[in-house]
Amino acid sequence: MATFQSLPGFRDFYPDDLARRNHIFRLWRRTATTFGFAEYDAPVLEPLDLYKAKSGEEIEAQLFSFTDKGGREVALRPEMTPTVCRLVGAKANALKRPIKWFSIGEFYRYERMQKGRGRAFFQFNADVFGEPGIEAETELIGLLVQCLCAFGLTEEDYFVRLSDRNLWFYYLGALGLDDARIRAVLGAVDRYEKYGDDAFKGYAEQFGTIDPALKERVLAFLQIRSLAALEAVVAPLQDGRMSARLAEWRKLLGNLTAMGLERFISVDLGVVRGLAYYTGFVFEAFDRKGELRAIAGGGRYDDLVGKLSGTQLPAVGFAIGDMTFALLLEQRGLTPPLVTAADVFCVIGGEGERPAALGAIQSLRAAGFRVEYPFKELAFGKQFKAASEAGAKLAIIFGGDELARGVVKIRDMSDRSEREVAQAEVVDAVRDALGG
RNA sequence: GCGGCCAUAGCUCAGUUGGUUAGAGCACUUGAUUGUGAUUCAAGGGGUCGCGGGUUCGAAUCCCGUUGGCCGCCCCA
Repeated sequence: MATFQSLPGFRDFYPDDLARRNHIFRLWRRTATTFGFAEYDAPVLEPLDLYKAKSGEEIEAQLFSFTDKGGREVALRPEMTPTVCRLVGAKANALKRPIKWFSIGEFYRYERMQKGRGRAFFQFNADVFGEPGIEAETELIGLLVQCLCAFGLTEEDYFVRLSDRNLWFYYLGALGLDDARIRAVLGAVDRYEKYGDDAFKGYAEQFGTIDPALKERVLAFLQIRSLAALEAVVAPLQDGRMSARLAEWRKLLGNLTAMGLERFISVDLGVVRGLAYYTGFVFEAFDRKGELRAIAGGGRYDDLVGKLSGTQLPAVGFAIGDMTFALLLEQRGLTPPLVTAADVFCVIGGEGERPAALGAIQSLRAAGFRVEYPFKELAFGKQFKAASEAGAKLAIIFGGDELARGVVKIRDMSDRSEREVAQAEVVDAVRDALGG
């Protein structure tokens, strides 16, 4: 007999696991709703070209892709952004602005597993479409922070690094670099934290060893960690585009400060978020201890909706992955205790009393109470123990003596007090006792 | 795709230089208890020792392969 197990990188969710996952989703969903974001969903399977169009041919190696029975090249979605761009682009003219949407879904990437990374994982995605100004960034960074704080995480636990790809382009352009060189330098910036000077190897292979003076200025720029430091570097250049950009920075940081979020935000030009389609501000959330991979990441992508749907629409978005996030909660002891307590446990004297109990159980459940009872005949002692283990607040005793008088006993499990109630009034009595 | 470490009950693990029927704790089921929740005690179920092959009189133990897991590299939308 062959035995089966889940595919590598895929997880089973037993009830305890699913309870934890649902708790996370519940708080994300509630938080997004309070920010006025509307939830959407879309197919898990998409045309392969949707991802090739966004990320190039190489992406296919990272996808669960195949040819379906109709000969279509398809792929399980590795991320939500192309899909949501398709949705929004198709109805852009009919949607009220700003468009604020979120989703929680499962994604699939054909990759090697690692801590905080599997082949199937969930992401919370939130995007704002149709808003070219920093109001969109304000809204999303505010949402990101609240999506983490809702679980009890504080500025001691994580922070959000805020950077700006536009500023990098303007700065490197002002230093005389062409577009290809700028991208190579940004690649080095992205890797600098991990590899130090070796990060510039890629640049050297393409364009020769980087000019030491240029490298100095790049390193100085990527080490900027405050608005004041940024202003000190940018102001002397007297570059119109950079000055305008700096004004945007002041507005955005002003907004975030007004929201009381400055303690979570760290100006950090060392973040550029890979190659990608980002066109302005980018941000990533990390644990303060620096032990985990990024918890969340996002930024502005003003060209992507147009590229994928033909309708130009500015956009900002971010995603939180469930795996690293769950690790962080666990590390900080913020995994919630599982609360699966019953409201009522019915103690049944014997098979003769069972019909009366079943009738009451059905009525109580119909009234919305969570009711448990033993399937098989059990001694009273066992039943009270079971009631206690079920976390029941009340026990209702269907005993022969009581039923003969048309009553049942309701026992408060916390103080062990008991009182008798007419059988016909059980639902009202429970509602009264539980305040429901 | 590459490298390192690991794999014994549902979970955490023990298992002698290779030696007879593979163990413990926790968890689970049942009983002590025929109308009241604790503690305790007793019993029970559950393993082809990840899988396949090899060496050997004999393998959980040694060797090879394979699958899966953890960690790192590449990548990270």
